[in-house]
Parts: sequence; structure tokens; C-alpha cells
Amino acid sequence: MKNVDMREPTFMVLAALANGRKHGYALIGEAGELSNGRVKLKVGTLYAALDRLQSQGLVASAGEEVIDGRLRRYYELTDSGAMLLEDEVSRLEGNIRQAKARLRLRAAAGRVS
Amino acid sequence: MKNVDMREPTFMVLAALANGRKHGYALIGEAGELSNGRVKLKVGTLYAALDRLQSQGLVASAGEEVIDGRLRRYYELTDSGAMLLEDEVSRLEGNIRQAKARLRLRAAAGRVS
DNA sequence: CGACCATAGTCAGTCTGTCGATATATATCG
DNA sequence: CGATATATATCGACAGACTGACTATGGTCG
Repeated sequence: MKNVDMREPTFMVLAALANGRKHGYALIGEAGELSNGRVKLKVGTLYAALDRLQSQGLVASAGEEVIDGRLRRYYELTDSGAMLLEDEVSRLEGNIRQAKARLRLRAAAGRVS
Repeated sequence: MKNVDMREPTFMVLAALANGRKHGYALIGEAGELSNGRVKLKVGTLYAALDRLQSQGLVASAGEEVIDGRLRRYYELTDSGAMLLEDEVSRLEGNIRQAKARLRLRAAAGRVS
């Protein structure tokens, strides 16, 4: 197992694609929803991430359509992308479990809020 | 709320300090435990993170001792460091909740796992 | 004695993601 | 018509984290 070290925007892209194919621009909105408006994906970040993830085989293109004269290029998560996302999720879960346990000890020991 | 964008080693340092002061070298071991041996902190990473976190007021030095003729320099989490770690934890929790929900849909919708 | 562990650091370099700016095209709203 | 929103995409620059290699000292083990 290699080091993943995924940043938030990248995580958002994968997560947004986890429930079905989407086109690039739509991901910007999805990332906003996923994070309660915290993360506003920038286009530069988005397409760079998409390229990178494709070259790593985590995301694949999934057809194009023309809607109202505007091109939409779709992307989907590959199986390997889904697996990576799952791994990342469990890794994070483990980390936060530990962090919370320790924070609880700290709160118990030192009171205050 | 600003963008934190913390990487794993940094997170580990904060989490390891959350339940009480520790000296630098001890953090290497702690990080290993915290992550089931996944993360092996490098000294360079460690002291760089410690410096950075101190300059951000998230970690403070907490005295020194000489044990068996060897110097130990202790560090502790500041209140503001603890708050940041809490924020980071909730942020991650939200992210993984969403990601898991979407991964579930994907599994339900389609093929294999 | 020499090797090795514990403990403290420093520093130059690398990597890589993210950002901001820029460009292009169409549809729509006022 | 011009602005704005949808949609695509590229590119250079920047910041920051991480790594690897190095130095140093005091124990301990063989």
C-alpha cells in the first residue's frame, strides 16, 4: 500500500463521482454540496485533478452529450478509483477515531472549553 | 473558516499531542501507533512540523527534562491547536459521511465490490 | 572499542497540488 | 448588444509539506 495523501479538492472529485457519472462543471456544484458550501472547486483545480486521476486510472471518461448546444463531457469513477476512495475513507476514519479519543482525554483532564 | 489543508504527518503530530505533552522523538512512536504502523514520521518532517505549528500558535513548548543524561524537550497542544484539531476532525467526518453515502449508492446501483 | 539506540536538531531540494488568469463557445436575460 | 451563466480547457507560478542526508551527544550492549 502506497502513500495516498489526498487533498480535499481531490477527495471531493472522487466522492462526487462515487454515485454516478457527472460532467466536469457539475462537479463544482457537487463539491459545494458535499461540503456544505465549504469547498468551492476552482476550474483549474478541477480539470487538473481530472487529468491526473484519469492518468492514474481512478477516473475514466464516460461519454459526451450536447445539451442545449453545449458540450458535456462525462466522467465516472473506475472500480479502482472506488476502491481507493474506500481505502482513503477507512484510513481517515481510523485517524479521526484516534484523534477524538485523545481529544476526549484532554477535555477530561483539563476541563475548560 | 479558512482552508486548513493538513497533511497526514501534521495531523498525526497534533493528534499525538492531544492527550498530553510529549517530547519530539516520542511523537515518532506515537504516530506509528495512531496509524497502526502506517505512518512512520521522519525526523525532518517532525521538527519542521513542530516549528511550523509553533509559529502558528497551535503547539507550544512545555519544558525540558534530562532523563538518563539525555535531553528531552516537551511540546504540548495549545487550546487553539486543540480547537483546530477538533475542526479538522469534524470537517473530515462530514466528508467521509458524504463519501460513504455515495459509495453505498454506487454499490447498490451496480456491480460487485 | 565500535555499533547502535535515544534524542535533539538543520537544511537544501523536490514534488505536486492548488490557484489565478486566460481563452473559447453557446444560450439566455435585460 | 453586452453581461452572465453554463461548459470546456490550459498554463505558469506559488506555497507548503515532505523527504533524505547530515551533524551531535550520551548512554548501552557485545
